[in-house]
Amino acid sequence: MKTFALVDCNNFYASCERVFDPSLKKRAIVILSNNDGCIVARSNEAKALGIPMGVPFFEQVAVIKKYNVAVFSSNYQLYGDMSQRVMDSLRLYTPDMEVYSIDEAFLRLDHLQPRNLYEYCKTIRAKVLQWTGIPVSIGIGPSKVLAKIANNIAKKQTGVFDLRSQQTQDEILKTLNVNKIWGIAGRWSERLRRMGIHKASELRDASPTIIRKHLSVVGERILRELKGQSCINLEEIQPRKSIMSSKSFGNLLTKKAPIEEALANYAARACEKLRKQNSRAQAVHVFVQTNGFRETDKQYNNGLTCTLTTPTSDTRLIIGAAKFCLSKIYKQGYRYKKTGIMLTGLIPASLEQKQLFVDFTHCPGDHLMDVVDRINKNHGPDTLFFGAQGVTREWKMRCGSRSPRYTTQWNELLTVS
DNA sequence: TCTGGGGTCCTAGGACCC
DNA sequence: TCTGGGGTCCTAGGACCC
Repeated sequence: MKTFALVDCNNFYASCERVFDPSLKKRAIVILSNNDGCIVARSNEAKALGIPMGVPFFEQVAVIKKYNVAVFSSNYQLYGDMSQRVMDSLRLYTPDMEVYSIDEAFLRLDHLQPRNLYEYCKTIRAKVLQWTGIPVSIGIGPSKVLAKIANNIAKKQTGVFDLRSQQTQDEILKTLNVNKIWGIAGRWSERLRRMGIHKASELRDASPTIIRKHLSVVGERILRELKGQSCINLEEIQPRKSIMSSKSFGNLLTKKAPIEEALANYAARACEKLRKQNSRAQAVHVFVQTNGFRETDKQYNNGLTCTLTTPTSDTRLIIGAAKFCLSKIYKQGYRYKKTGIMLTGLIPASLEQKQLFVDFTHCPGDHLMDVVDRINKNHGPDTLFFGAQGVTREWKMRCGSRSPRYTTQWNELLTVS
């Protein structure tokens, strides 16, 4: 039998903030999305106050003020670096690991004696806390879906929960609603409800053929995983198939120039990610959007894909292509909320197909980009940037209450007095 | 006034091939 | 009157995840 453990950081972003500011220990904390728009993470205390996930920040201002909730803009440099530390710690305990998201990892622990497993996970938990300051919960199961369910129970109990025995599975799945299962959300649970399936155990015991007919092969896999038949394996780290960068503006924009400037910044960011995974893009997709929430505003959403003559990861070429796309879709007379770029048709740099009639021998692009990346890595983002990215950047998103980037910026290190 | 930003996979249908 | 049987590739849309 396979053994999966899902390690999930508790209230990850809130926990990151607490590592560097112990005065937040017992306090309710919320973390906001980009542009300080929505609430995307909450400490347990904030959850207990009834502050929901994913709702607009402004709707919660009253309760936040009333209970003196600590509010943070998102600080992805900090969270990304802390995530790296947690993952590095976990990797010491098993060679078979899949980093599933910024705050979760699946481990394969088949090599351990089954009866030692629980204690082993307790140790992992204690060590991650000691080394990084981040509390985690660990769920154990014979499949990923069951490990996920075990993890949810671990969170509410003592931090580690073992869901390998048939008897425990029977008990737990009988009371678990289908919409709590990993991979089943609103639409599908509604569809299942109409089929008379409400509980996880009912889905597990349903006919695979019928489930496949209604929820495709994806649904059938979940059913089998609930039975303990593992069919979703650990995945190797794959290069991304598409890379996106987009953000809302701090204020609505009407003129083309600032939109173009913002777009150049997102393009530069996307290219950085592209080079980091050593890929080239064959196509560039650019889109613009007005604010759909403002019902009285004239709405306009459009996008355009253009194919590149040669696959590239050269920021200068991608910015050029992005500007071209924007020039085709930008229309005067609208108040724009957001623009973005998506790089698609990604291929490994080693497979790049050059053009027959273009001489590439004196093309300094790769070396130049390499220098830019290294300088920005060592001296901080935007130490070197492209003219098209602008200097004042008045379109920049709101980010009023970001904590210091304690672990990645020399001038923002924690001060101890 | 204020409403996030990334990703993945699957299926159906159309266009095309021989 | 009567009009085949396989394929592939691409795209859009829908579902899900964090």
